Amino acid sequence: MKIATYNVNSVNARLPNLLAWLDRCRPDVVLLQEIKCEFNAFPFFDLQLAGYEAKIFGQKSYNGVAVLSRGKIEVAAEGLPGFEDENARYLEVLVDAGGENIRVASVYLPNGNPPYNAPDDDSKYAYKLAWMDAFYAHARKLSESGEKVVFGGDFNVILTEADVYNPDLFRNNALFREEVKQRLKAFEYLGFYDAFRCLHPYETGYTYWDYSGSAVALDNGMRIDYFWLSPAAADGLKSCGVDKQARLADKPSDHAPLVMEFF
DNA sequence: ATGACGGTAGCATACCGA
Repeated sequence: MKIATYNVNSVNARLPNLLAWLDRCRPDVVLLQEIKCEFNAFPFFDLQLAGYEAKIFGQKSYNGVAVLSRGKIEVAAEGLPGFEDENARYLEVLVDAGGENIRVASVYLPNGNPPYNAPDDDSKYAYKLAWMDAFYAHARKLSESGEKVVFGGDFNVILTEADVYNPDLFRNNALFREEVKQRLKAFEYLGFYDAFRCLHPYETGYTYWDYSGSAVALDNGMRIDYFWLSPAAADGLKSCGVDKQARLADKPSDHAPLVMEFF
């Protein structure tokens, strides 16, 4: 089974790239983030022609998450259970993996940095920390079930110095602050495995490069998209890699897909 | 510290992003 996660930065702006990538990569399940549209503007028909059924938790202009599947799919949760959220950032589904249901969530954590015109406004950072606390609480419940759980998405967290091209530039950034890293580590210590790092302890694994300047050419990237696997799911992990080719296409997203195979 | 660059809403420019 092949699962991918892809922050597309608008599913409609990215539709030609997305369809070409699906045709090349042929994943069974795809987690999308930043679809930036509501239900009535989502390209269900084009994706159905490509072989995918879509479940979406949409939002106009910003955020929005979805899951595409070639097989059976059923929605388990729209939004983090028990957390009042004005934004569409979490969609949990059950998908059929060879006769067995696995729980899969498309996750889009808040960025947390202040607006440029209000650099001292910490409300977005506070929202990020609250979101991560709610995510932890929900993940803890799921971790107790012993089932196969896959969290994938844009976590907006640079976990270690090895996960960014120049750590010193990001010391005070909401993606690299201590409280944020500590929260993702706490989630990890519930027993979730970082699929890419399990298989590639020394590679950079960047999944995001800024649009501006020559970030891609200089490889000024960061690893902020992850697959996290419960022990039962990690047991079958076979491969995990970044599809950088998609980031090199015309009119790309600023993220590259992360692609994982497991038994 | 600032703004590259791209997307959305909506029609000029503000907001968001990492």
